[in-house]
Amino acid sequence: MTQAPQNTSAKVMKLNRVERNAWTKRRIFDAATKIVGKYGYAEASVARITEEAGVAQGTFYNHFENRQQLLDQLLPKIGVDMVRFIRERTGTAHAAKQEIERFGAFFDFIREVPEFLRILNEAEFFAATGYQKHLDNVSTAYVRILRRARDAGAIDGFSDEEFEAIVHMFMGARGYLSRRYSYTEGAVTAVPDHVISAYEKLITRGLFTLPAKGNGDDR
Amino acid sequence: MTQAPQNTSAKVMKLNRVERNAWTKRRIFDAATKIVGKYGYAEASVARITEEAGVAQGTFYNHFENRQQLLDQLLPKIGVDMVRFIRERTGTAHAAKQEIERFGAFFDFIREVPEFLRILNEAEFFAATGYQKHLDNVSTAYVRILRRARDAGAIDGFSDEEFEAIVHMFMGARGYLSRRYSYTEGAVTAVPDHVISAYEKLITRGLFTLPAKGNGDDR
Amino acid sequence: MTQAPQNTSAKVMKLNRVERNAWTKRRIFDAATKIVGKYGYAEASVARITEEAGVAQGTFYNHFENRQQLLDQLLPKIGVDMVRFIRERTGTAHAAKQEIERFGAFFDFIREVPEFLRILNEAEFFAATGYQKHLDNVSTAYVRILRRARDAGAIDGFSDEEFEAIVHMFMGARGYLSRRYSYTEGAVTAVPDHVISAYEKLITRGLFTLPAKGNGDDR
Amino acid sequence: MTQAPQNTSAKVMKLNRVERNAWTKRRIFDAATKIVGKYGYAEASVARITEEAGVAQGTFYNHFENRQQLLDQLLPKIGVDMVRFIRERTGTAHAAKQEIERFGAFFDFIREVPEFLRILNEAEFFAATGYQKHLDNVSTAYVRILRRARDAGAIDGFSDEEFEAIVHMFMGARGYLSRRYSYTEGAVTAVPDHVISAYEKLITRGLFTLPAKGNGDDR
DNA sequence: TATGAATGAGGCTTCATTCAT
DNA sequence: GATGAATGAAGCCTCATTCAT
Repeated sequence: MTQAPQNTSAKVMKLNRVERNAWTKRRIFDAATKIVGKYGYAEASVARITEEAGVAQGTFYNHFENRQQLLDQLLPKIGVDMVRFIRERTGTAHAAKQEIERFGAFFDFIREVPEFLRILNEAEFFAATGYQKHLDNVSTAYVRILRRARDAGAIDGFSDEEFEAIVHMFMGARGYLSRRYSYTEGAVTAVPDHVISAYEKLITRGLFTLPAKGNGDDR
Repeated sequence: MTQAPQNTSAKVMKLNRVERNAWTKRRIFDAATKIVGKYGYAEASVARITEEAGVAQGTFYNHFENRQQLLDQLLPKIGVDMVRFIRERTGTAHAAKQEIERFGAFFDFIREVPEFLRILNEAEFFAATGYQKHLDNVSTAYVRILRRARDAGAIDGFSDEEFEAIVHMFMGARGYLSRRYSYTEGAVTAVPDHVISAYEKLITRGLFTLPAKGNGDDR
Repeated sequence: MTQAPQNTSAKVMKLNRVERNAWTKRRIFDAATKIVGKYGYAEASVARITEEAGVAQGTFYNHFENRQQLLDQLLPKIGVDMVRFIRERTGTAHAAKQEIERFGAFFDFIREVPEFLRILNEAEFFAATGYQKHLDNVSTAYVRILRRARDAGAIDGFSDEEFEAIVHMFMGARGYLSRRYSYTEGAVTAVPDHVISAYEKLITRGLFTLPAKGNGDDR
Repeated sequence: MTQAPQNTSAKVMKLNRVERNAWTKRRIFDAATKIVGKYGYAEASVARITEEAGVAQGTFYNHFENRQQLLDQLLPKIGVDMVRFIRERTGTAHAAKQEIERFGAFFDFIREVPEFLRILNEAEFFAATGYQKHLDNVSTAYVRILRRARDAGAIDGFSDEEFEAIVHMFMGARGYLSRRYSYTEGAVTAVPDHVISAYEKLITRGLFTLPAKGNGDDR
């Protein structure tokens, strides 16, 4: 999990040159995470990031090729944390139940790493490369999960292509829900229960009750 | 529907002062729509917009307080067009079928007004005010639709609060799907059939087949 | 001839918009001439130029695409002045005498426009485009002059290609001589007479006295 | 002649401390020669030079006071090579012939050491001190040669001061000619014959044929 | 002596906004 | 109301030089 740097200086910690170097890079990276999470990519100027990191602007370029290159690393790095976080919280119960667990874990992760939300959502426009990378990561893994569920008989009647579409619906849903429900007065909060229950109902029995017998009305 | 300005100058059209004024404002607005749709908010500088509109930079500030104020109007305005477009294409069939029609109509609208996609997706970060306004518009209307479907017996077992959550899932799904499937080599294209079918299945019967009888496995 | 701007403000001069615009551009151009002449291209930052011109840095970009574009215009512009200056000082005497006049006029011009020397000499490296343009201008005109002298019988035994080489020798000679003899304690001064006389002898009778009869020693 | 460093490391060569030190300095120096010759002084950053030399940036400052100090040594050092090179190729024939030999040898040297051209030509502006030093070296030696030719009766009617002027003309001529004729598609090439012949004619019989008898045409 | 990260001044350019005409 | 030049803050990045290890 991405951690804030300990409030201890490199000197006090008696690091050697290599460690010192890594430590500085990490500080810049963490500062960027913080700034982007708080103000968004657009406001994450090199000046602001380095100030937050407590280093000179020039130092930035000793560790990253340019501003964009750093920004592009932000999402994939945290994204990996997210995937791991969610996996750790997914049990071995029935597939539908697991999906609910994943859904809930996503919102838990957001509370754990509040920066994630903004870093994820803005990435499409400000860090396209990193965004694509993240999306591929997640959707591939997600489709695999669904496929296994189908193999196990927990899902029926969906093709692989449809899985991909479903996965995008799920990801999109999470994004919108988190923006709508995870913020309360500036703080990141838990999602209300009715969001969870709505999701659960949707994925287990759908939204609509169809008429008793399919009449000729349907396509 | 947002229209491109006619290729006729105000002088030729013999407009009076008030009309002339409105006409200029409209040209700037349409130019902004075009520019943002094509290059995104970040690239939509006042210089670029006014150039596209064929007026001087200073003129911009005779019609809009500042750049942001114009950008904030973009999405709500075009969003109203979208809602109307979709309503016009929704029949009187069974509620589930109507939802599929709405879903399809959304992607049709995107092809009709290609600028919409980018204006919508980026708005959250570049035109937060307008984005919120649009979201409220759409979700209110959407919830009302679902409520009516429930009243008509086409939906069962969802509370009003859950409807709101569902609506956000739907909106988010559309956003992600459009970004994933509506672009092909720069052009805006129709969404593949399997996306439609996946959505249809999801909302009518859910994703997962539950075990025959709920055993003690559940928490 | 490039002139320093009058010490009168645009306001006092009651210029209209177009004149005002041209006046500002001119002020920037003249400031650049002055700065480059005094400190060289490398030190001619936009900040320095605009400060000298008394305008804001941003104003620079209302009149020139970028720094380089302005620098590239410097030499050709002054170069034209130089050619005119020299032509005006060339009489109708014998061709050899005219060449001496041109030679002298070159050094006179340098005193008239002290910035020229540095602008010319550094241009090759800092304003390659402008330099090439200037060189072509001058060498074409110069070759034409020599050709006419040959047609008039004042030169004999040189081919067109050789003329081009000769012209480059002459231009190079002037450059080196000016750097060596035109500066005295920071000020630009007249070239000593012996420079003129040496040049005159060189071009009229060559440097070396050949042995009475060409013996077999020659290739 | 400036040589590329042997591809053998100091360790392999088992050098002692002093030798090792000199060896490192030499590597930096040679790297600078190469970089400046290829990219020019302006692009010859300390970072680039040390990278080429295979040492750390800090090492640079153990051997040279600062960047400029190194740059200032470049031309004088290589200039000495040039003088030696030319002297070795100058025979004992008639003075005029010797001068042609020197002229040709200059262009031969440029092909032998392609870096020289750029180092020489840019030095005036980027390494003024070194340039002045080089100029003094060369012109002093050159004037001495001419004086001897005069003593030997091969030159007549030129004063010492005029010699100095002549020498500057010759140096300038070479500079311009080399820039004009020594480059062909990026590579350094031989100068065309007509350049040599034009020079030969100029210095042996001058450019202009004077009217049979000096008539009253002169002012 | 060698290293290479850290520094911070300074360079170029963009752009929203103002204001005199 | 329309114009468009002027403004100046702010952004990204480079680079010579220093210094602790």
